[in-house]
Amino acid sequence: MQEESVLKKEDNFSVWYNEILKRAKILDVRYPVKGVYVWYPYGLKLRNLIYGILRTLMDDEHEEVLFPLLIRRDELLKEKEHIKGFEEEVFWVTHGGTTELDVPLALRPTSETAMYPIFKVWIRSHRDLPIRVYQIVNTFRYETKHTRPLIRLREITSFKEAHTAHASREEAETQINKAIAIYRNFFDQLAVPYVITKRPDWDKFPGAEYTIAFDTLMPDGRTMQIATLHMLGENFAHTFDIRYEAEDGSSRFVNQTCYGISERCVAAVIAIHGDDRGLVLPPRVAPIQVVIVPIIFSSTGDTPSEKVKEACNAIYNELKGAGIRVFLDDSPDRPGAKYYYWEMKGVPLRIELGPRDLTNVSCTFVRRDNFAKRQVPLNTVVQSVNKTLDDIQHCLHARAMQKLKICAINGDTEPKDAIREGIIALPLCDNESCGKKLEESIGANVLGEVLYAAAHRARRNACAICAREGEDVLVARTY
RNA sequence: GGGGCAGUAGGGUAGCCAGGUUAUCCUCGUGGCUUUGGGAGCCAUGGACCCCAGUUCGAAUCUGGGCUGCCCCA
Repeated sequence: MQEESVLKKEDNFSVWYNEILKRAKILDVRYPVKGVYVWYPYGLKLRNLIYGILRTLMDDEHEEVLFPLLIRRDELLKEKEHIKGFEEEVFWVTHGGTTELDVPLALRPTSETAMYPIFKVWIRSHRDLPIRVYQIVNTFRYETKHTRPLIRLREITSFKEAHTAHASREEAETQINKAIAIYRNFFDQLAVPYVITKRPDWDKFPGAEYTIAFDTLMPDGRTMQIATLHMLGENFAHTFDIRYEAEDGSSRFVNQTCYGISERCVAAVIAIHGDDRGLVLPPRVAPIQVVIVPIIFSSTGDTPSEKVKEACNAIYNELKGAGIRVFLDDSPDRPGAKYYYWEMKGVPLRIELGPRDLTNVSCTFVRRDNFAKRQVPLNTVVQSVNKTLDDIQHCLHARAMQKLKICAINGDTEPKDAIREGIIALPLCDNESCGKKLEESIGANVLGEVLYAAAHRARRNACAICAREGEDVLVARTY
């Protein structure tokens, strides 16, 4: 039914990652265009469950919109800082059939320049504010570096981008904080640990006043950016002339924010929880939360096979009725083959039921996270499943949190060594040249000043480069 | 950004250096019979040399280009 060998995640994470995407049928990488991939049904179900959580969180205070994929060249080029950051990465549509277009059209690398000209017409008075919208769309970037499924793509298929406009700067700041809370809630539900930092000035979003980012730690010791939030201030409002009439009749520019999450969140779930046997999915997002494997003997004298099937069907219907995503695997394969298969797929809980269980009026639970086995009476299956799934969700989160450690550098540790293990913290002043020097000397990137990092308290101390006063920043090798 | 390696059935591979009959093995698909508490067995059967040029009597194999993928380092 499947390949024989286990995969060593620790030995070579890159190879493990590619193999898992293939074997667990998340993404098909055989599409013959560089940097774009095909979602398999199972992968898409996982994606949709993850984005369902995000959608629910966003819908509280945002409204969903849908803007076009194509952006006029002149509008894309309007914001000078913005386009400088993207111009080498834009895909252009230059022809309609054989006719060259008068105005070339860009495939959106992100949607500021698609949305903001329309914001200008939508917003007239303070009563039109705030605007809080989001969309989940594909975006295109001509990546020249090594592309990677879900992580570095030429077509990002699942970019959730939110854009807000406010009457005051304070309100925009408040919105950033609300968005941080939403994202924290989101990643907590995925059991994905993270640090939050304010990116250094030289690494902020092009056109933004400042950028705040979420990073998670991948198994190879590198960090991956999984969410960003940008304070745009009035920068884009000036470029696109987005003004409103205030209560006192004056005309003022809006203050804007935008923040986004891509399918890297799916990559994080896969990379962080998976093991040598395959995916390990948090119950909250597992397309199949429980798989039932009947153990059938056709030759047993008493032929209890019908009874086994009946019992399995009964459990199946009960669980389904309770809203649990359950699958009954009554295929003709042998039980062992099914175990390996569903473990690869990351199903959090397996229920085995055979003649031996039937005589005890029970079934056997096997957890995907720790392989613990136990007998459960048939009349308590639903509540036991709910309780076990909750427990698995929490255990996965706790286990992942433990792996995200931050090494606070003091006199005893050499940054160059510590950086190989993961994230380090050390004091740095806010001088750009110091930051660049530090990055070069240890071969890593400054993530930024610490806004949140579990179990780490930011210190004030002498800058690691120039010895002027500085504050802890997080540093890591990045994706 | 720099360097290396690779592309042969759905997946993984041998063959390539040294060109030559029907392209190896495992897995897989299909039909059948017997099976089922950790990857079942037997029988029958199906399926491949990335693309474009070049060299040659003859190319999976040699040469050039393209496309795609992977690994390592910065």
